Formats: sequence, structure tokens, C-alpha cells
Amino acid sequence: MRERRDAPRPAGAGRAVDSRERLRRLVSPRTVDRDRARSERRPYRNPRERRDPPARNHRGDGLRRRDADRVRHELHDALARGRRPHRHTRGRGSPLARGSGRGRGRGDRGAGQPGGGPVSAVRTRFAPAPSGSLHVGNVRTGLFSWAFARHHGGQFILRVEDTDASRVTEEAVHGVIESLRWLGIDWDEGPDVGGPHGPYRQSQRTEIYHGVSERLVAEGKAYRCYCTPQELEERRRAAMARGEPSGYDGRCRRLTAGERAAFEAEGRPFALRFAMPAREFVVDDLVKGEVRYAPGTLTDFVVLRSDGSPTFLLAVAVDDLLMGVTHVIRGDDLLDSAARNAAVIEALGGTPPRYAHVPQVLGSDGRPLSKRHGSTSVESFRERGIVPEALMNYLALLGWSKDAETTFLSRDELIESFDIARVSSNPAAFDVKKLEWMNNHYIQRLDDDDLAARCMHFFSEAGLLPEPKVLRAAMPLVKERMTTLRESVELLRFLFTDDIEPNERARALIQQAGPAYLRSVADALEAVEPWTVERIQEALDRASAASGRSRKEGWQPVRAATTGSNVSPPLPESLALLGRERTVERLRAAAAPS
RNA sequence: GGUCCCAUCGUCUAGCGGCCCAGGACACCACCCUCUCAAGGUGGAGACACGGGUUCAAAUCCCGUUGGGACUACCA
Repeated sequence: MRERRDAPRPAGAGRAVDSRERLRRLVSPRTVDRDRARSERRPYRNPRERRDPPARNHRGDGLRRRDADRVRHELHDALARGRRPHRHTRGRGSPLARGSGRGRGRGDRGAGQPGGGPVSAVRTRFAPAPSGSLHVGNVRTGLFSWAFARHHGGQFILRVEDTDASRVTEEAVHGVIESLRWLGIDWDEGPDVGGPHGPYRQSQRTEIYHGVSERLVAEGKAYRCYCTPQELEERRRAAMARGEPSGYDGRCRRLTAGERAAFEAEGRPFALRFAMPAREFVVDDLVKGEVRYAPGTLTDFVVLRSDGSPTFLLAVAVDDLLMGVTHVIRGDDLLDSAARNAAVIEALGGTPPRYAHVPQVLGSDGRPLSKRHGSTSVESFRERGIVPEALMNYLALLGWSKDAETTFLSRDELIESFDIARVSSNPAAFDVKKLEWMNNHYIQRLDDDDLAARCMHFFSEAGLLPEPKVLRAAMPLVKERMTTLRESVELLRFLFTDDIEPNERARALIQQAGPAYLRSVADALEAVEPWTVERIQEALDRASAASGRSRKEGWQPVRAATTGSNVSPPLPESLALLGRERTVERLRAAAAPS
């Protein structure tokens, strides 16, 4: 099973290279020439600018020669790939979508496509911003994206959405990678493994964004906006007060040549804005269905800031296009930006990916999960002793279901049965209790060696150094008693340290039983031979009976004296592991006046 | 304010017009098992937000209301 899953990987990498080869054959020399000629013209750029390139502040739409070449290359590549429209069967949704044919598989070839070529594989990506740690809401979305790609035998890309390349995020990037790997998610292309469409970090792609911006401006699809933040804010307020839409009013789009010249002469800083076509936009979302925006409701947005840095709206569109992403699966907080992303991609001559906006994960208070919900990062669950199998299973069922019954799914079963059309359209609240219940379920089914190995970390963290053999032998006693791996430490601490300060309830039990009884039990146990669970149990029962106590009355004080607690794993089993010597010692110590 | 999304037990969900006086799971309650704590078993309580339509028939389709959420940034 696993081998089969991994198999497509080398093939996938090969396919990407093939696409470049294909491109070379597909693009006729004439086309290339025409393209070059166009870029040579650069109608938007005035000669003065060209003469002194390293000008003051930035050059929003400016770009060095080789960047432009490279971007053109990338774009061709992407367009060659994107030209074939990909489709995906909609399981539910608008009747319109349904009417156009049912059992069509994904990735069918577009009819009448010049060149034909192999069916384009599914490619999805997960693009977390490495600000702080990866919280479970985000990974849930990433998990869906991953499961979708794997289900369709496609590729999964990890892309880091970092605005700037500081060293701080270097650690965060590492953390994201660690968390995903721990969970069991793998990717075919990413910052750590590379790939044919890199770099996979936004901060390292700025020249690409600049190249694209240049092209957008050259084709009149983006323009310089000289509005200051204050002006923008004022007009926004005014529009709102008038009950009008509060987006950008398009002022700089309508600037006369004279006004523009004046701003330029003034040396006003400017941002680059994308000119949204004045038409209706429709996003045929895989989980939300058809979402329509009337003409004019989606306003022009900034694509390059006045300091030359790209905005998210530009970067995602460009990256998805260049990386050949076929399906964008992300949080529905980004639903409204899908039309904008698609518009940019279309402006670049590409085919937008299919979008699937999955609902946000909520905290227990019903608000979207965020940092202020406390420890919700993957890392924090790991540290609490949640096993990755449980977290993945739980997350998979948060907003998605296989059917009415299925509760437990392995990684492979998830891949096997994941269907984006069955993703729920309403938000789901994260329920820690259920996660813990599921965690216990998985822990119970782990084999003892594995479980012991996983628990070891928590013991050493607590300053305890269990003998591996003893720890392993203790696993059957605790596996159904812990909801997290971490709890194994408290449950078994008495085995690995002699420093067992009895808790309050234990002290009371010892007190109540009295030293005479404890001594009698010590005597009885001292004579037990061999030191086995059965013999120990018999001895305990005999001592209880001899003093006229029920099993419960007789055993609890022994538990208290030997484990320091009124709660412990089964007593005879625990004592068997503790050893005769330490058992007797502890009983006598408890019996001695303190 | 405008645009968009969402609405079944406390929570996660099944449900795509009759199979539903709504099924499963977590949590909760009771009982059983029992050396404590768990685990396990059995049973119980618990929901279609509201109002209009459409239809022989609506949790399911349409409209509205209400309530959540997102966007409306030179955040992502």
C-alpha cells in the first residue's frame, strides 16, 4: 500500500521536466519572437527612467533584464501546463454544475486541446505563514489539501508564505516542517526538498513578482496608485457614511496624463494596483458552490506596495500559476480573495485553479481558532502526549466525514476515502475531549515496545530514567489508563523513584489502616515465593482476610503505602514490577512512626 | 455601512423531497463489571434557529428574519 503511494513520486518529478521539454516543442519560434518584441517595446516605461535604473526609493514596476527573461520563461511554462482546463466532479452544489455531466473524473483532457498531451495531474499546495507556530486549524486545512492530492495520485507542495526573510522565521519554517512531518504529512516539493518550480519561499521570489508586475503594467492591467494612506482612509470613511461600498474608488485609475505627470514630477511614492475588470466574477467553489460577485463589488487592490514588496494577493496568484497548482484548498476566510486571485491569473493568461474553501476551525468558545485560544499548535499537542495518528484522525473528521458511521481512519484509509465534496460547509469547533478520547483509543492499540519508546521522552523530561525493560513491562498496566502519553509518568512514577511522598488521600488510608496491618502485609509479602502476580494477589487477600477486611479495605492502604497514591495501576501487577524488596521496604516505612 | 459565507443534540456529524415523531460518535447521567482509577458493556436524556412559501409530502428546495463568521488594508 505504502509503496504504491510513494511510487508516483519520481514519475511526478519526471513529468515536470517533461513539461518543459514539451514547452520547447510547443512554443513556435514565431510566438517567442513576438513575445520578445513586445517586451522590448515596454510602452509604459518612459526613457528617463530607463537611463537611471537604480533610482531613489524603489521601482515598483521596474525590473532588471534577466529577471524579465526568467519570468517570461516561467510564465510560458506555467501557461503551457495551465492551458488544459482541469475539472473536478462536483458531488453536490448547484444544479447548473450538475447538469453538465456526472461521472467525469478529474483531470480529463480538455476537448480539442492543441497538442493533446498527458492528462494533467492534480497538484495542491499548503501555504502556511510561518508566523509563530502552526495551529491545528491551519493543519486541518493542510491535511485536506494533502489528502486530496494523495487520493488523486497527484502532488502536494509545501510553500512558505513568508513576507520577509528574517532569521526569526527561519526557525518558524523549520517548526512548520517538523510539525507536518510528525503528523505524517509528506510533500513532493517544498523549501526543504526543492522541486522544479522553486524557490518555495515567498521571500525568495520577489524578482518573479516584480517581473509579473512589470508585465501587468505593460499590458495596462495594473497601474500606479499615488493615493496616500490618509487619503484612502478618508474616502473610505466617506463612502461608508454614504452607504456605498468601501473598497478602493479607482481614482488613480482614471488619472489624466497631466495629473499623472504632476505626481511623477512631485516624486510621489506609489503602489501598484491591479485593475479589476468591470464584470461579474463567479467562483465555482468545490465546497461552497457557485459564488458570484456583481460587477464593481470587487475593487482594485494593491499588488505591489510602495516599498516594492508584493502583497499576498499577487504572490499567491503568481505562485499558484507558476507552480502548476490545480486545486487550491484553503480556509474560507480567503473565499473573497479567490475571485481576485483568479482575476490576476487570468490577466496573466493562465487558467485559474479550482478552489475549495473549507470552513474555519473554531475554538471551544465558537470563535475562529487563533493564538489567543492558548495551546492549539501541533507542537503543543505533541508535547502533551497526543499521538500523531490520533491527531490526524481527529482532524480529518473535523469538517469532513467518510459516511455516517466511520470514526477511525488510518492514514492510508484517509487517503483512500477522502472526498472534497464531502467537506462540510459549516465551521467546526475543536473538541479537546474528543481528541483525548481518540488518543486513548490509539494508545491502547499501540504495541508495548512502541508505546514504551514514545513514553520514554516524557519520563526523561520529568527527570526520571526508567529501565527500558521495566517500562515496557508496565505498558499493559497503563495503556488504557492514559489519555495522553504524558500521563504515563504520573501513573508509573512510583516504579522509577523511591521518592514517593504520599498524597493526602494516601496518607489518610495509611493512617486508617494502622501500622500493625501494614506490617502484617509486609510480613506476608516477604514470604511470597515466587514473586508473581498470582502469588502476590493471594498473599494480599490472605492478609486482608486475616484482619477481617474486604479486598478493597485491605488493598487500598497497601496501594497508598507502596505507590504513594490512592490511585494506581492494578495492585498485584504493580507490586510484581516494583519488586519484593522495595514493596516490603515501603510498607515498613509507612508503618514506622514518622 | 456594503459584499460574501454559514445555520441538525452542549460538541463533531449522517441526512441531498417520502426510508426521519431524525442515525452515529464525544461529552453527560444511570446501571453492570471491578482492588483504586481507567477501559469495557448496557440503557437514558439531548437537535432540524425562526417565519413564510413551493409540493400530495420538506431537516432536505425558494424567499425573508435572526444569529454567527469572513472580507471591505500598501495584513495574510
